[in-house]
Amino acid sequence: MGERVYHKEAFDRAKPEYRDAVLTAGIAEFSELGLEKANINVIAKKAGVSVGLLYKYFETKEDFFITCVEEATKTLEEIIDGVVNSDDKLLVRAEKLIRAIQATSGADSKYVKLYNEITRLSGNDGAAELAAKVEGLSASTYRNFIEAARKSGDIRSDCDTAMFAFFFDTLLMTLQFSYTCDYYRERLKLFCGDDIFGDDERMVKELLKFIESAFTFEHADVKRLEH
Amino acid sequence: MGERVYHKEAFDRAKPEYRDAVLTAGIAEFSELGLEKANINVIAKKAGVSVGLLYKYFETKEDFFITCVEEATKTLEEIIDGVVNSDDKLLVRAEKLIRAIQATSGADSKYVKLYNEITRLSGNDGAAELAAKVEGLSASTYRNFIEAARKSGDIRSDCDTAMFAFFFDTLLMTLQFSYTCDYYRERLKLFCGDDIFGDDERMVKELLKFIESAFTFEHADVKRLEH
Amino acid sequence: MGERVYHKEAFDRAKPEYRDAVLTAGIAEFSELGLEKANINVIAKKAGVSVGLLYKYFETKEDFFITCVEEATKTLEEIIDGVVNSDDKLLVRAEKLIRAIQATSGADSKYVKLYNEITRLSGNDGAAELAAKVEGLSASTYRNFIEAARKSGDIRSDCDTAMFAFFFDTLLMTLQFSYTCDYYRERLKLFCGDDIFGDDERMVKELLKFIESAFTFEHADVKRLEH
Amino acid sequence: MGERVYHKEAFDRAKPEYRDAVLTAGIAEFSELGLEKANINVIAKKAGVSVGLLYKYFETKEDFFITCVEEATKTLEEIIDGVVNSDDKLLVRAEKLIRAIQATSGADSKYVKLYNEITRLSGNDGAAELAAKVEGLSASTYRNFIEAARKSGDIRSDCDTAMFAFFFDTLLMTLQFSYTCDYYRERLKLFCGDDIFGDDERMVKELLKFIESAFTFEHADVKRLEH
DNA sequence: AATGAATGAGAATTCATTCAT
DNA sequence: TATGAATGAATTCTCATTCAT
Repeated sequence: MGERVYHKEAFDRAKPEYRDAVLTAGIAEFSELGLEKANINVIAKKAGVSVGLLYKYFETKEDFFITCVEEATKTLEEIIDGVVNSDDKLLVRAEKLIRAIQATSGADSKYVKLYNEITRLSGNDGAAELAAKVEGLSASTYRNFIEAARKSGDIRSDCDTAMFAFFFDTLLMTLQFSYTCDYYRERLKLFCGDDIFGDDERMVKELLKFIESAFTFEHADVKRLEH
Repeated sequence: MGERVYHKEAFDRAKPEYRDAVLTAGIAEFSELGLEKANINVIAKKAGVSVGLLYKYFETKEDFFITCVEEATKTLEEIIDGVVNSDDKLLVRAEKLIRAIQATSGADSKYVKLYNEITRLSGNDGAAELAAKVEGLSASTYRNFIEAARKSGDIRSDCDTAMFAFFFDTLLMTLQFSYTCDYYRERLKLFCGDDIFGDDERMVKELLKFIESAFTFEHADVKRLEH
Repeated sequence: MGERVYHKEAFDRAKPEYRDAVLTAGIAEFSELGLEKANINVIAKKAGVSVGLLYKYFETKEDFFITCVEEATKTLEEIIDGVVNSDDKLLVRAEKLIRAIQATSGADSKYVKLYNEITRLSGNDGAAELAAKVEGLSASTYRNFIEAARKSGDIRSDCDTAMFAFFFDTLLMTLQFSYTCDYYRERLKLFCGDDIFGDDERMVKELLKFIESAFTFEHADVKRLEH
Repeated sequence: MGERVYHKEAFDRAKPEYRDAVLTAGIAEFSELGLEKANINVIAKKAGVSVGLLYKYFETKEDFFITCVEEATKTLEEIIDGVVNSDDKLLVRAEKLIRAIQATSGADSKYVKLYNEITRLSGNDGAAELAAKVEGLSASTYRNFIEAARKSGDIRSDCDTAMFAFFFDTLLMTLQFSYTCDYYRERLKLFCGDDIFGDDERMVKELLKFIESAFTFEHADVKRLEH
C-alpha cells in the first residue's frame, strides 16, 4: 500500500529548483491537458530542463504524472484542510471547508483539476494505490471525527459513521469539482443557474442546511414531529 | 443547446446492424480505455467494419467518442430512471434508484464508466454542450420533482429546491461511480471497508437515512427538538 | 501515337448530360487542385453522378484526368485558334492570338490551368502520348505556316522554320500561363510590375515588336544597317 | 517578401552531413515524383535519417518541399549564371546560357525538374513568395542588364526593357524545361524532330539568331529595309 | 445502366524514450 | 549531472476502387 515510489533516486537528490520547476510544469500541463494529451517534451521545455533529465528523475511518463498528482493533492489537502481547527464542530468545519473550496477555484484550480483527472484511473493505472494515498488521510480523518461527534452527542446517534463520512466527503469533493472543472461547472449551472458562481453565500447556506439536517435528526424524530 | 450533431448523415442511413456494432464496440473500448488510449483501428476491427466506414459515419475520433457517450448515457438513463414511477415519493424514488445503481455495476458498468469519462472534459472538448445533453434532463426532472414535493409539504419548506436537487443528484451520481469505476471503488472501500460491496442493504439503509433527514427537517425543528 | 484511349466504351455510350457533367466537374476540380489533390468522390458528387458510374467510364483516376485534359486542351485550342483566319499573316495572327490569350484568363482559365498541369507529367504518366495529342496539331500548323511564310518571303529566309515555330509557340504558351497560373503570374509581375495585368496593350505592342523583329531581319541586315 | 522561413531552427543547427543528406534525398525524390507522390518515409530512409528528425527540421511535408526547391533553384542559378561574366554582351551571354542549359540536362536535371514542379503552385501553396525568391534575382538582373544595353546602344532603343527581359527569360526558361522535363522534351521533339537532342549547335545557332534580331532591329528599320 | 456503401492499404505526423556527448 | 538530437513504432485519417443491389 503506497509501497512503490514513482520517482527514481535522482529525483530525491535533485536540486530543489529543478524539483520545483519540474513539478510546477508537470502539474500545470497535466492538469490542463490530462495524462495522455500532455507532452513530455513540452513540459521539459516549460520547466527549463532537458527531457533527458526528466527521464533521469522518472521511469515513465505515467510515473511522472503520478508524482505530480501526489504533489498536487498534498498541496490541495494543505490548502483545504489548513483552514479547520481540530476542535471545530461539524458545521463549523463544513462551512470553513466550503468557503475554502470556493476560494480554491482560482489560481489553485490546477490542483483540483489534477485530482479530478485521477478519478478516472483504472486498475492498471494504479488506481488503488493512488486512491489510498490521496483519499486515505481524509477518509480516516473524517471517519474518526464523525465517530467522535457521534459519541459526544453532537450528531445523531443512529448513523453508520463510516458511511456518513463518505456522504460528507462526496458532497465536498463534488463541490470542489463543481467550482473548478468544466464539465462539473456546467452541471452545477444546469441545476442552479449561472448565478450560482456569483452567489457563494447561497451555496454555503443551502449546503450547510442540507448537511445539518442529515447529521442531526434521527429517524425517531420523524415520528415525534409528525404530531 | 445540443445543436451540433456529432455524426455524419451516413450514420443515420447506416444499416442498424452496423450502427449497433459500431456503437457497441465504441462504447466497450472507450469505456475501458478512455478517449485517448482507445484505438480507432481496433474498434473498427471489433465492430467488424472498416476504418473507412467509421470515418464515413464520424468526422473525427472525438465525434465518434461523443456519439458513444450520448448513446451510453441515454441507455444508462433508461436503465436507472426506468425503475421509478412518476408518483413515487422522494424516499421511494431514492431507494429504487440506489438499488438500480447497485444492479448496474455488472454488465452495464461500461455505460457508467463512459459517463465518468466525460466528467473530465474541458471547454474545448465541448463540455458545456455535452453536460447540457447528459445532465439536462435529470437536472430539470429532479428540480421539478423536488419543488413539487416541497409545495405539497412532503419535504421541508425552507429549502432551495434547485440546490437540494443538486445535492441529491451528487450523492447518486457519485454512488454510481463508486460501484463501477476503479478509483471511486477504492475510495469507497477506504471509507467503508471492502465489505461494502457485499452488503448492499447497508448502503441503501444509510443513504436513505442521510437523505431522509436532509430533506425532512427544517431548521425550526432544531429548536423544537432542543427542548 | 495517340493509340490508347483513356476511357471505356461506356463513356462513348453515355448520355450526353452525364458526359458533360462529368467532364465539367473533372476539369474544374483537376484544374484547381491538380491530379493528385483532386478527389474522385468529390468530383462525382459535383457532377451529380455516382462514383460507380465514373468507374464505369474510366479505368482509373489517371485515365479520367487525361480525358479531362484532352477535352480541355481541345476546347482551349478552339478558343485560341478560332480567332485566326487561315490567310492571316504572321503578325496579324500573333496579335489575334495574344488578344485571345488575354481574354482567356477569366472564365476559361481552367482550361489553361489544366494545360499547365500536364506540363510536369513524366514518362510513366504518358507524357509522350499526351504531348503528341496536345501539341501535335499546333506544332505542325505553326511549322507549316511559318515555312510557307518563309517561302513567300513574308519572313526572313535564313531561319530554321521548325525552330522558329518552336520559339513562337514558346512565347505564346508561356504568355498563356502568365495570364492564368499563379506562379507564372507572379513571375510576370516581377519582371513587368503589377500594372501589366491592367495594360493589355503594352503586352500586345511589345511582344509584337519582339516577334516582328525576330522574324523579319536576317543576319545580313545587321551588316547593311551598320553603315 | 520571402519573409517566412520554411524550416525550423533545428535545421540550422543540424549537422552538415544530415542537412546535406536530407536535402539531397528530398531533391531527388521530389524532382522525380513531385510534391504529392513523394513519400516522406521513403525520403527519410534514403537520407539515412528517421522520419522524426525530418519533422524536427520541417513543420510539414510542404515546408520540406519548398526548402528543397529553394536549395535546388539556388544551385541551378549558380550553375547557370556561373558561366557568364558581368561584362558579357547580350549575345555572348545568351550563347553561354544556352550551352549551360544544354549541359545541365544530365546529372543536374533534378534541379530543373524541381523548378518545373513549382511552376504549377497556386496561391495557397505560396506561389507568390516562392516566385519572388526564385525569379526575383534573375528578373532584376535581366532587366538591369538589358536596360543598360539599351542605354549604351548595344540593343534597339525602342523597346520596353522589362518586357524584353521577360521574353528573353521566357525563351531560356522554357529551353531549360525542354532539355530536361519529359513533357517539354516531347513537345520540342514534335516541333523540331528527335534529332534536336543530338544537335546542340542547331539550337544555339537558331535561338541566337532569333534573339539577335528581336533585340537588334527597331521598327524604323523595317521601313528602311523596305526600299 | 446507376448507385453509393464499404473497403483497407497507405501516408503524414506525433511523441515517449534513448543515448552519445 | 545535464543535454537535446535522434529514433521509429504507433495512430489517425484519406481516398481510389470495388461490388452488391
